[in-house]
Amino acid sequence: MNKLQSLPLHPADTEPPWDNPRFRNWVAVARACHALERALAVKLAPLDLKPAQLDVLMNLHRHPGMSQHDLARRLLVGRSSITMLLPQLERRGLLRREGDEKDKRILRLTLTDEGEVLLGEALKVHTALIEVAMGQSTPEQCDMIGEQMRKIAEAVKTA
Amino acid sequence: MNKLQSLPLHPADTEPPWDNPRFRNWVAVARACHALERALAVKLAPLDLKPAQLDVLMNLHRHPGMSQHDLARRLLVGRSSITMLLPQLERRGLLRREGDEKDKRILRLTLTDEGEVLLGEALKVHTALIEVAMGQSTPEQCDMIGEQMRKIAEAVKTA
DNA sequence: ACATAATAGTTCAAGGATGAACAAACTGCA
DNA sequence: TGCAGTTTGTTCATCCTTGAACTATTATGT
Repeated sequence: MNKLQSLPLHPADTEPPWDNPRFRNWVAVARACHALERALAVKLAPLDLKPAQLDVLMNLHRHPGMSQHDLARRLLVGRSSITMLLPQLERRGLLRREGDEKDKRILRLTLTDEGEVLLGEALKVHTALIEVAMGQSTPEQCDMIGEQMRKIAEAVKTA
Repeated sequence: MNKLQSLPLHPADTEPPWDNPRFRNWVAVARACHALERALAVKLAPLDLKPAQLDVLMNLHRHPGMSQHDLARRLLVGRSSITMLLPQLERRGLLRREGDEKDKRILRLTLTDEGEVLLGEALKVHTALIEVAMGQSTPEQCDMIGEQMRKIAEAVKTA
């Protein structure tokens, strides 16, 4: 076996990555994500909600009183994206923006009751899709996937 | 143990999904994907390439002679996205569009030599990032993740 | 052959995402 | 206090993405 010839120290530098298991498997992750995101957009359309807006509602439900800056960091988007995103939801009466008492720069965000209701409807759709997806795996596999993905998010953030 | 009380037939219908392992773990998948995509965009900028364009080059390398319609289906985007995406790459001399002999509607796509070279550079960047990400897992975990994700992409496509 | 349907690709207008530049507000230190 | 530096949020110009409507070409059914 002349494996050593074809396995230099850093194969990725010169060899095509198609046979690299890590590469192939990550591509599968990306494709699955993309597919589910598209499907979610379709199923969310009747509620007049987009995936990005649902992310906002979800985060505000779990962390009421967040600032826009904190929200942007959690969603991995720029601050200006939040600025463009929120007025639509505020006009629909789904959330409130209230100035912080101590720091007048900060706007504290909270869901209204209507926001909570709509979030509940949207979560039914989202959860149903996720059940279809993660239902393909055993509970053990599912937990392992989540665990690895949390590590990946950390590792990539600093890379 | 009163598990049965808290596990109705369809918990997702009424209960908040935050404690649902499938939900939590999928959210982790989505976050990891988003994080890696953002990081890839940054690292690809010096090559004047965006992730979507890299996807095009990758698919044309592996499936030369594809039609635009086939490419759109593989990338999970609309046909018009392809129409808007290709002229930039064609002007940069990275790919060719040649009409099919038998079916004059179809444009067959192939990478030029320059396209192959740029793809090679971009793949180094992409592979390095993926190594950081999937290097968090053992080879067995990595393969399992890929396997599950391929199932998910199939399941969601038909859902 | 002819009409009808289906398919490949393009155009276009609308909306989303992004980062640089900016104003307002806070912090800290002299 | 006063003044530089930081942080928060907004504005704006730009680019990307998308679906509907359109043209050209091919397939189908009679």
